[in-house]
Amino acid sequence: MSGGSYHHGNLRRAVIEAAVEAISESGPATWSLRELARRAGVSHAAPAHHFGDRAGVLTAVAAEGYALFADALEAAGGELDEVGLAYVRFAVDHRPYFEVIFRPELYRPDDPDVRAARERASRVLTEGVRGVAAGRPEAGDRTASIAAWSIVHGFAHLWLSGALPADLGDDPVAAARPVIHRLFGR
Amino acid sequence: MSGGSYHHGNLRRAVIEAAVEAISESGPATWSLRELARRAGVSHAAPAHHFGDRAGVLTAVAAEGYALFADALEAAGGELDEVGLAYVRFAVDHRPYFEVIFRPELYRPDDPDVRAARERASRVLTEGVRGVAAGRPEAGDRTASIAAWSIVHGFAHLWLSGALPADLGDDPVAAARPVIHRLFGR
DNA sequence: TGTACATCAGTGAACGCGCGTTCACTGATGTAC
DNA sequence: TGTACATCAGTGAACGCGCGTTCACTGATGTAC
Repeated sequence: MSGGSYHHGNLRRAVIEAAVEAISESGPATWSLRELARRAGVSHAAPAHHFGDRAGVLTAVAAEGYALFADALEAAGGELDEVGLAYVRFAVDHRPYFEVIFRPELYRPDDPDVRAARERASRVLTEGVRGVAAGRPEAGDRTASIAAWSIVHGFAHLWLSGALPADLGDDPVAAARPVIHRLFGR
Repeated sequence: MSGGSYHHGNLRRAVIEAAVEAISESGPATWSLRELARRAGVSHAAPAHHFGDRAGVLTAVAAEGYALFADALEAAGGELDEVGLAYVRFAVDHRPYFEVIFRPELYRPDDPDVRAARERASRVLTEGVRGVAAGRPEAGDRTASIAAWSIVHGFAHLWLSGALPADLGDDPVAAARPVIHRLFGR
């Protein structure tokens, strides 16, 4: 996140925002650096100057996305249900970021900013589960953690892909609540 | 699936196989029709002749993928655990098909072949859940069905994206078993 | 405070390349007689 | 059975276009004195 203000506006920001916009319209794989330049209103060579290539742009998007994701999960308060619902809400409300994050072949997952934010996000998930699993000593933390992560991730991904039945309504967070409860009791 | 044998080999098949190969190497979005032609050893205009555009190729891949998916789920025998494990196994063993299937924006989801195979696959899932939910009348079929689908889908997707901890081992089906059991009791 | 100079973010013309598309063609297959 | 013709899957040259990359440049900012 080493952005800054440059001699002709904040070009780095403008390109990232153009990328998020393009991703939300047609996914993380269908645009070119030149198209981002056009969207951001800068010269076509500028994105390459800052980011090198598409993977460079997507690495910046992933780092920002993971940070926003970790913020959203932390803000949910630690209660497992709420963390799970925040997970679903983030996927739906910040779809372009969510889509990029889970396609590490598109960016550089070893980037330090990406790495730090990813670890922060997964810490929240693991700790949320620990609280619930404490009341059910028979099941390991590990299994409970992966089950919880799987169910919210699967729900979010199925929702985004349009695979779930239409009569679930149009509020994914409300629809996710009983599904999550089904996993850990009430 | 209206394929056939043409006057110079089975070009339609060859292009689909080239597409699956390309997708398994670098995802469903990074190749061109000309690249498929090169892989299949046919003239560069041939894929367009048969499929029109990339979405046409991906529609054929999705139709074939859904059919294979439905076959795999049906072959699991109807027992929920086994259907769930077959779901995970399919995702891992037929990754290119699985990846395409759940990105309907890449193909034409209204295609009759796609539609038929998709409905067949989701019928197996729903019926698998009905058997288990019968013993737990307090929870609706609907919620149980979506919970089961979510947990196996989430596990499979997280596994494929490399997000799960490395020390789960290298057998996704074995790793999925306790996670699925966690949802519906032993 | 004012002048000179170095730095470097951002520009824009030019390049070679792979793309999808068009279109006249080729040649194997199937049918008519 | 043999000849003539229609069909159409597949070819390959040619096209215009958008792409990433290169490179000499411009001009604002920051520092030296």
